[in-house]
Amino acid sequence: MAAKKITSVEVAKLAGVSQSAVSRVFTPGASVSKKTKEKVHSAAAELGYRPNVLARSLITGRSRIIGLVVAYLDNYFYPEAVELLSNALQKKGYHVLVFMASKTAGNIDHVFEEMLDYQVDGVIAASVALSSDLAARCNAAGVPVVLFNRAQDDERLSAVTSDNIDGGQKVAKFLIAGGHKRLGYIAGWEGASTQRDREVGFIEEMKKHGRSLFARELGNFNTGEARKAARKMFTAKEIPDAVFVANDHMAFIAMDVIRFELGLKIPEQVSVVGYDDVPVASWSAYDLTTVRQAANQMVAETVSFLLECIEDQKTNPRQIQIKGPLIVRGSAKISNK
Amino acid sequence: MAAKKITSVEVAKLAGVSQSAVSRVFTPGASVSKKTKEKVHSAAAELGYRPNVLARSLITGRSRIIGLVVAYLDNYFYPEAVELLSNALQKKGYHVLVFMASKTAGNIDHVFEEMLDYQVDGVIAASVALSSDLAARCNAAGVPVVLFNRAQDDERLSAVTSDNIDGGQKVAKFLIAGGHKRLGYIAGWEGASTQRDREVGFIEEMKKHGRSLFARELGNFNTGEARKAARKMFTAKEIPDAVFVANDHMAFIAMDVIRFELGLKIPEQVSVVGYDDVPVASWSAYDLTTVRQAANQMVAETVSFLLECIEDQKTNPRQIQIKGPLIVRGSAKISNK
DNA sequence: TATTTTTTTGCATACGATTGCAATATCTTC
DNA sequence: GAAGATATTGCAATCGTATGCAAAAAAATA
Repeated sequence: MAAKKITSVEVAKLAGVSQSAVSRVFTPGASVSKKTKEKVHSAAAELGYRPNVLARSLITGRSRIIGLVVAYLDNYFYPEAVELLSNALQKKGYHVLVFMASKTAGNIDHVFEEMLDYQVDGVIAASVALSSDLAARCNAAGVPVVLFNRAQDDERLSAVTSDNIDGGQKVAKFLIAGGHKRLGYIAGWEGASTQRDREVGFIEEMKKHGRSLFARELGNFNTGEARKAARKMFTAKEIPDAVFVANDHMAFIAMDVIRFELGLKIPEQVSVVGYDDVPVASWSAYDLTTVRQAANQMVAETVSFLLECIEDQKTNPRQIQIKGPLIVRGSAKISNK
Repeated sequence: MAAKKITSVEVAKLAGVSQSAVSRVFTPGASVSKKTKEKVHSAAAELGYRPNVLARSLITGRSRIIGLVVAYLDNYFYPEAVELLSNALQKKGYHVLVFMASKTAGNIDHVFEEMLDYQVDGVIAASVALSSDLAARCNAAGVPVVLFNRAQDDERLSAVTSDNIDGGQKVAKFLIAGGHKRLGYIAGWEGASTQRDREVGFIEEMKKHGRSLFARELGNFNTGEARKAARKMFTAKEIPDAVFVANDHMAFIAMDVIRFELGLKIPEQVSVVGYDDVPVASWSAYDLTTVRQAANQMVAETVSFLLECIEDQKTNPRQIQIKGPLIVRGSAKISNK
């Protein structure tokens, strides 16, 4: 039962060639004659041999493993992203080693240590903040890091995000055009660039139209707090006639509170707009107007940039922003007629 | 910039001991004196040394990597499971290498080859069917496999699932007690044990009460087909007054069709029951009555059993089933009053 | 203190591959 | 067919760590 491991040595013996020959057959672009290639291939097939990726990585210095740090998967934008990322990398011969950076699992530093222990070729950090010390450490180790759906002020950190300012502006423009008078905002976690930029865009655009925020609450990208925020905002003496919620996940919670707890009509009495366009947003029960984050495009950029960094260590950091359209659905009034 | 790698040799030199000593300091349970332990630790800290997991795995034969095969993440039961799995394994010093077995990414066999290339210590296959050939191959390689949320008829395959028959029975009992007369079922993909067992339990229990299925459609665990199935079932001459849908994801779709396309009232005209109890089920807009799959418990069992197999290769395969409660919410009538 | 027992330590090898180098084989070309 | 150019091949070192073994050091016993 204790299956004998098949190594290149066994294959070499069976094929009647040297071990190096075997290695070369499995190394793209190495110099081998057609004849030995055939001998080795058939010997390998007979024994069921496949090169040991780990042993290979020890000497090449490349593990073909990408570390993916994720804080949580309950915002449904992330599962989608993880699936796309994993697929895209798989297609390029890389694989994703998952590291959860949840509250329970210790701090980020520790998670990064572990990743480096595995000799990852690169890191994708989704919704996670990096201390500059940590960034330096990765840099020193020659491991490129790309932030996904989060940017930081540090110019030396690469990041792929949607154009959150643009998105916020689009929402403001849309709500104002729809004739809404009292615009509210339910904010995400204030430490997140996504939150900040969405709000900045929203407010800036309002200002251009001579408007200012009517109400603001903090939802922290978190179910419980979002619920409280919505309750507070919509049980006040005067309530907004439209609310922009910093992501879809919180927007769904807000809609539940508005409709089912408070009995208000959406969009007749309150328009709701979210951000992300996760699949649930298109489901009829919510039918949420929202800014689309083009996950596939964000992933494509992330992967191609990260691989570029891995190939060429001298690649300069880059901040990539991807514009997304406002997807208009039933949760928001279009005209004030 | 091309950061020099710190190896145990450097640390040994600085600490004034042999390389083996360094190794032993980082090997739990090895024989080292307090004194050298201290010297090595401080030298390691000074240089920022951490053992190379890959090099270690080459010699120990254990990579501390668990391969996770997932077909899709759009059923929100899986992201939850992935998060829990990853956290649980992380706590045990293992990490999850993700392999998507999507339609696009080639066939399962290929995915398994890749996993074995990475010398994974074990495999968790979520919602994926294994050919017996493949199972044999893993077995031969000494890599234990646990199916997650899928069982197969092969006794030699270990699997952790919820008790789907029991769940199906609970639903039937509940709907019948609620006074429903015409019970419909929207099935999942027929190749899946989850689908089959849920239906078996449902029908068996109905039979006990002298009932039989009023309508059945095939949703295939898939958004588009589920939508068609619901349309067909609820535009017939006579429609069911209750429908059990094989998972929550399809149940949401069905509810959307029933309420928003067809204008029927839930639960007054139609009761809907799902299976999984994903987070969205508790959201007011759906408020779905459903059978809970205790993801955390399923994960705990999966992890502890898999690790047991890894520690002791002689562990016998086991099929673990976990009962879950019916969570009663507003999508189904309780009494017929 | 001498002797035995137990702990620590370093040496050297192994894990399974890649790769530079020199040697050999094959192919051109005249 | 000989000489030169080119393509293949095997040898041996290497990647970073673990570990069996024998030697050295420390602890325990008499």
